[in-house]
Amino acid sequence: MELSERKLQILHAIVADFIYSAEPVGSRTLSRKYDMGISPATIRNEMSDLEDMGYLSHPHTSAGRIPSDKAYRLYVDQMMKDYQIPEAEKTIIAEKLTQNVRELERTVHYAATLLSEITNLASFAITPNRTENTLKYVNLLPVDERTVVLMIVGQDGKVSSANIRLEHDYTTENLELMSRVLTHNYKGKTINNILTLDIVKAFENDMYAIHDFAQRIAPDFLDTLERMLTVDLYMEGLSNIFSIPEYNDIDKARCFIEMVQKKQQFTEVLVNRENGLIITIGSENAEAYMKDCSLITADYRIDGRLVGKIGVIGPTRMKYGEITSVLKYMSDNISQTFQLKGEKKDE
Amino acid sequence: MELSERKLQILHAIVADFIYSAEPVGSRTLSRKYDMGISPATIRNEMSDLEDMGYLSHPHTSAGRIPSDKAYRLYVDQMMKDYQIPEAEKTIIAEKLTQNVRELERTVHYAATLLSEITNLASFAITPNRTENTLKYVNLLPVDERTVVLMIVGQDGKVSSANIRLEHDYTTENLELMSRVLTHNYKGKTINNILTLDIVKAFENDMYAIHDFAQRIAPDFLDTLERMLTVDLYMEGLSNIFSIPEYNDIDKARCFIEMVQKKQQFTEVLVNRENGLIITIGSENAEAYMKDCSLITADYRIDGRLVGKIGVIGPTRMKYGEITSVLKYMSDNISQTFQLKGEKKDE
DNA sequence: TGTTAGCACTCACCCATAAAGAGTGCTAAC
DNA sequence: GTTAGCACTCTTTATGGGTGAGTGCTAACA
Repeated sequence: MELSERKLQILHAIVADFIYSAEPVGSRTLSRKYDMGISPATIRNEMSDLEDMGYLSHPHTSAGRIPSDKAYRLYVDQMMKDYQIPEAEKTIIAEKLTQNVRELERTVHYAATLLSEITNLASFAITPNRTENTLKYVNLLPVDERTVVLMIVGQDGKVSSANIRLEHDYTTENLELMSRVLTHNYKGKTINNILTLDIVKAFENDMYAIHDFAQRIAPDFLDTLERMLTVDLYMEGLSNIFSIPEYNDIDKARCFIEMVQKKQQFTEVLVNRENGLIITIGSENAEAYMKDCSLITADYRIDGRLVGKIGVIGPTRMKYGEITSVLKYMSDNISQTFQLKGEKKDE
Repeated sequence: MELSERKLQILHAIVADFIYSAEPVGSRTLSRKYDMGISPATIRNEMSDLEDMGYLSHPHTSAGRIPSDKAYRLYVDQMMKDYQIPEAEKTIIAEKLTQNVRELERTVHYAATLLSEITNLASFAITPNRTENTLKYVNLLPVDERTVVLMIVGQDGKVSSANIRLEHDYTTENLELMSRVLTHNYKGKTINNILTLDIVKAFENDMYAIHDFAQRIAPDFLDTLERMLTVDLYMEGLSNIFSIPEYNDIDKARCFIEMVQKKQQFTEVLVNRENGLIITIGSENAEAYMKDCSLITADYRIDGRLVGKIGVIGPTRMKYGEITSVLKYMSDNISQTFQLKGEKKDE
């Protein structure tokens, strides 16, 4: 059954009203607030139809209607008006995001903070997965008699390091030789690729001269490489959710906090999520514990390739229009900032 | 006025009971539960005295007594029994903390997680402030035509790095020269010390040959040094607080989450806090927003010098005995792990 | 003089009941 | 097809009584 123009209009009004008020919307309120030339009774009939079609639901007999996930989906896809971010706000975002572009991690973390401040929701960001990044250098540096620092630098400038405590003394020559051999052997290979190799075996073959030393370094080398792939999760504005009526119930609030505090689980959800501006509403989320939430994510790119994500999480009733605009603007800004790399420094 | 033996006994019973039940303790309950050979009426008289002395308070006329901060202080100082950590738990802690000792950050973060699991409270840990750490190397490595990686290694193996985007091309010779000059000039100086110097000026004087290049690197050098001093804060078990009756009130929970989410503020409190096993109870906390909380912290040491902290935060009603024991055991474990450095690797 | 029993009193909490208010669903009339 | 009217439902808020745990005071007791 197709939705009539009037049904759409009513549904739009209900969703829009509910997003702001968080109160079930009644027919009387609707006809009073939005002058659409029909009586409450007519609206009631239409509402009843919309309920049958799965767009609305009833908390109880004598309450107004609230939109279902399906209604939000329709709203997001077809009815939502484009939100124009005020120029002043745009300027602030752009300035704050570009004034300190040295470190991707810091910029992204800061973006998450900014996002939570603007949207008054809990926000998050993850750094890109660098599996396709290639190795540029390996360095072993002496620290004290029994300690060395292992340092791996990627093609994109990402650095991963580890302290290694050795059982026996080493010589500076050994370190230098190792650094050179390792760099020579793995330079240009992707991190992911190197991780699939049998490093311990390779170390034995390539460096028989410093055999037992190499063997001792091997696990740390793998560990350090693996940590180059670590996706960092930044979570901000957690306490914002307490201002949201949906979380006035202590149990709901608890569930929410527990959900987002399981960082590993949450990171995985984000990593596996499609790229682009993605909105998942309530039951559209595959994860059972997110059935009451909506998640909006956008991606940002570095040099047009490596992809990280930034987004917000909150109740299904959220200001989809405003949030998507802000999110898109911010992610574009980050991408632009990190695309200029090597071409122009500032301005 | 001195507290009689009997008063102490009664106070102890009230505090111990309240810590477990979270319910105001009445005279009748007390005389029934703890057989101390006196009638409820007598207990009432004593309680009344204790209230006058500031050890107890009354939520309302017809409720039992609850301990004041002063009572908790007395309890912690004089009455609390030593809690014996079960051997099984000790083993678990020791094993889990020592099985992956490569990275201080990771060990400390993991310790915080473990602590929150054991105590069922919110826990935290900060890494040491490395102001007294000395510089060991500076390295500038080429990444692409206009990007270099600046890397600073400290005496303790801590690494701090930054991506630097240059406006003009550079030569590998320039990078190597700069690395050597910088290392030569600052090696052995404390990070704190270097930060007080006028680096831009020094760069101009020492490296007139590569003057404008040096000038461009200077701010990044300072920034990277500064980040060597960053104290990381790890916060775990946040959602545990929802199981605590004190935070059943949504506003209380909100305040708590807001408090600990202000990471910078919270880190500062921890950094400025005295070393050792420190317990601050409610109003003993200098910060107004912590007046309803107790904070227990212990420090851990690296190589006997650099000091980080680990601890828990929760309502004033907490199991001081158990928690201090566990906390002490864990912090000692971390210190030991990082003291063996250079002497023994495993075992 | 310290201890105890007794008793009136105070609250918080629970429960039932009542009234108000918002909103629905249905019916009949326009 | 639209609307007015009305009975009905259900939440919310207020009210009041009953119960139980606990106090504070007084008077009697050892």
